[in-house]
Amino acid sequence: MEDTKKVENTTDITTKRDRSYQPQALEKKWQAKWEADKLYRAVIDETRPKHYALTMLPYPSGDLHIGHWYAMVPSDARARFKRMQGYNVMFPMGFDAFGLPAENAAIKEGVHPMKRTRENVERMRTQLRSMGAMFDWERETVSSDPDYYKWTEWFFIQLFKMGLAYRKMSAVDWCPKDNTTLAREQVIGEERVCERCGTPVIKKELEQWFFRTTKYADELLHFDDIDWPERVKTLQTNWIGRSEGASVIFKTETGDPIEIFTTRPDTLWGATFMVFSPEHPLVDKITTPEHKAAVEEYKTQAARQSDIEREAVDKEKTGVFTGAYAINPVNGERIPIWIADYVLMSYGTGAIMAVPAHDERDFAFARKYGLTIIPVIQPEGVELIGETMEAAHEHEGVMINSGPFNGTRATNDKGMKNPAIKAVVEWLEERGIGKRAVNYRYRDWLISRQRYWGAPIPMIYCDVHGWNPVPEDQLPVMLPEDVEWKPTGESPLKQHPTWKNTTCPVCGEPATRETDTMDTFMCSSWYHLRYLSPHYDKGPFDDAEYNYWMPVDTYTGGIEHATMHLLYTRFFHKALRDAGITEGGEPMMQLRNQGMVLGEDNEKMSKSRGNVIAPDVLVERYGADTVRAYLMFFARWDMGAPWDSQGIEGSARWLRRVWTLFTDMVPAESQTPTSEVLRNLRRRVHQTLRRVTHDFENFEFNTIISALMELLNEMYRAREAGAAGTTQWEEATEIYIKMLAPVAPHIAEELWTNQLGKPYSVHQQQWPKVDEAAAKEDTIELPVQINGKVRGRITVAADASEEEIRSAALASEAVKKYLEGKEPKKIIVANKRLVSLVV
RNA sequence: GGGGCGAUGGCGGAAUCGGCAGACGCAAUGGACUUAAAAUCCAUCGGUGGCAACACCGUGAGGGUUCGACCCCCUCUCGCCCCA
Repeated sequence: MEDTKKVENTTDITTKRDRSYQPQALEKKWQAKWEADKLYRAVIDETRPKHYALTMLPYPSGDLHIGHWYAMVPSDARARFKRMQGYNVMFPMGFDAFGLPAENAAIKEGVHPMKRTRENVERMRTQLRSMGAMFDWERETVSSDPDYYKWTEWFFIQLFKMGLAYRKMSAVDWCPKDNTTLAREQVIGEERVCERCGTPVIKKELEQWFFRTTKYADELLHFDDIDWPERVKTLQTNWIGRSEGASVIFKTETGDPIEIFTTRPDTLWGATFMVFSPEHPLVDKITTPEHKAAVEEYKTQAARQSDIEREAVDKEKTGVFTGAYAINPVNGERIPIWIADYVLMSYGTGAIMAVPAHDERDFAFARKYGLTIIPVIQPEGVELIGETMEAAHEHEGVMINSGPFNGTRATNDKGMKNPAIKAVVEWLEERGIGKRAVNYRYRDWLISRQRYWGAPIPMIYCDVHGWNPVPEDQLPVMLPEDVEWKPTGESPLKQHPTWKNTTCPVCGEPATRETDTMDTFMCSSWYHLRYLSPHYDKGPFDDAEYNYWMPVDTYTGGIEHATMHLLYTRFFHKALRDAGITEGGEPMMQLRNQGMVLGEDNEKMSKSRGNVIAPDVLVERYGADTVRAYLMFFARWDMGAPWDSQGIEGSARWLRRVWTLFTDMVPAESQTPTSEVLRNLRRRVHQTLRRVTHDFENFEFNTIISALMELLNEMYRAREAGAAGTTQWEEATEIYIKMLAPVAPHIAEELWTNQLGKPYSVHQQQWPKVDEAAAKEDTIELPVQINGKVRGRITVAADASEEEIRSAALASEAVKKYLEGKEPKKIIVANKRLVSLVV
């Protein structure tokens, strides 16, 4: 029997009659109370399982963008859900405060970057608070604070001590406008422009600090222990670009060794010429006098081009002959050495063996300059002839013209899985001509920036003792405030009259500080560790906090960081693990990426396009809860979508309807509900709870909101049918508010605490459990298909057997009509979903 | 050139395992309430035909597998993103 007894009202609903939903006032009220009560303070509690939810920290540009809200709000809602599930949740927030934009703004407006950053952080902190997120502000960190960058410097020293930081001269990408070097990934597009300002990038030779990220290349390719999107794993894998092959030593006729890397050692006998990068160190030495002028001219024009232009497969191949020859070590053939811009100094060894018969670019080059083409892999059923081939044959076949290997099968497999490659590599190794080798596209991480607004590199140069780290008890190396940060082409710290002067930590004699600062990706590689104990001064973090909270359980943020921040932070963690500072192989166990909110014109939001949506304005108009709900509802979170300023009305309407349902007086002469109504209400409540729980787990935020909207509609109908005041109604309202709490924390708190009169705070309640019996359907309706078209439907008990469903279907009107007395050829009862008949 | 993601009503999207396509919401249209507006409520809302019951078509295009395909396979088109 259903219990239809009305429960007593604990609140005087008549006084609430005229209260309309005024989100702005109640949101401010609850935010203040939560803060006063330290409701979101996350402290170690060994009695509860921990959950470290992390969302990427913003750069303090000075204005919180709708994109920030889009990234953070669902992350916050999920963190709140986890908390209600019984986890001890830490959800911290901070600012990635060093970097070019502050310095550029400072240059433009004459405001000190430190002052500007401080103001921006202040402003954004206020904006972030209006979101009503469960950030634990006591864990806030700002990467430009000395007690943060002290440890950034300290980490640099640890990496230096491990031999992972080193100096080298290299041609770096240089932005002439920002006067700084750029990492490879900060140079954008085919035009090769600066990520920050759009200025075309030029090359410049400088001695700089690098981190040996390549040492971890292989380990970074392993993702077995982490739940990261396939997309990110693929991006990182391609970025690292591991290829197996062989390193082979050719020699010039005069005896200089030339090391080359090839992924196709099985085609060595087809190497009919060599190509050097124009920057290859041997070029000047080997070029014969009669070719000098042409080579010099070619080098000059190549230097003007970008690597990307030079490497494009569809680009017209150019090159010049040096006049020199090399000896192919496998067959003693004398082959010409050319230089061409499609060979890059930055990949492999800067020299290649050219096998025109089996490489597309070599083929184009050979045809253009009339060089010999000798096929060495014969595909089945075709005879390749060098003079008449129309394209390079890059696939499987049988080795020919290859001395001892004629007849060996070459498959399409890469590396040592290919029997031809394996056989040749072993042969090379026996003869000492070459060896198995692995090459990576991945480069070491260039850390140095010739800028002011970054963490100083804590290194000292002494003429006698070279480079040594600043003693750890002297950290941090503080950024001087009185600096001319305006660009001069040199690092601003170098221009400072006294800052760089210090003494050598080894001999105490006068010495010079490193005046470059660190790439800001260094700061963001470890911020998740500083959140553990932002005020700790005996180390970068407190071990007790580390042991409890780490690793990060869920990490959310944009996919644009796939090959930058997300790879750097993995490298960093592995390096620190090897230094005994951290534990485990990975810092972040689960990663999820949100999509992008575009402007209403379907274009990327930007000030210049005038399509920027400001969250502050929306909050003022609709309240934070509505903005939160809409951001979760209006698109698939991982896809993103263009903004629709009319669509938010729907979310506003939903919350107003929630408010009305919970605050309206129940109609005086309401009817007594039937047990059917109450049974149905419970079923819908528990079905919705099951769905919402599932969707929170799986980051499917948009369907959470639609499920809650549907249940609200159902509750209105149930109330109409007299359900209000029953125990079932009581349960429904309680579960509804709990499900609402992570999405719209303010209205949920108000309704929970002040309307339902339940104990504060709703955010400390347990997530309800699904009553499976209540959620179960009594009867199910199945469509009946005849020859693939739905012709009718039958209603059967939910636990009906397949046989019962079959007879019910055969007895139905529709089936009788279509069968016209004949026997069906086939009857399929599909998993209690549908009946399909073939006649 | 390589890799990835995607394409469902006017729009955003839903469809959990191959099983009723279009949930939920926006916009639109008609109506109720109102001096009026806002808010709210009710109804209609993929296309074609039909008074209607209903029939046929319909998830970028073409083909395939299957009793059954938005979903799996093949070919293609377009769009976006990342990389070179």
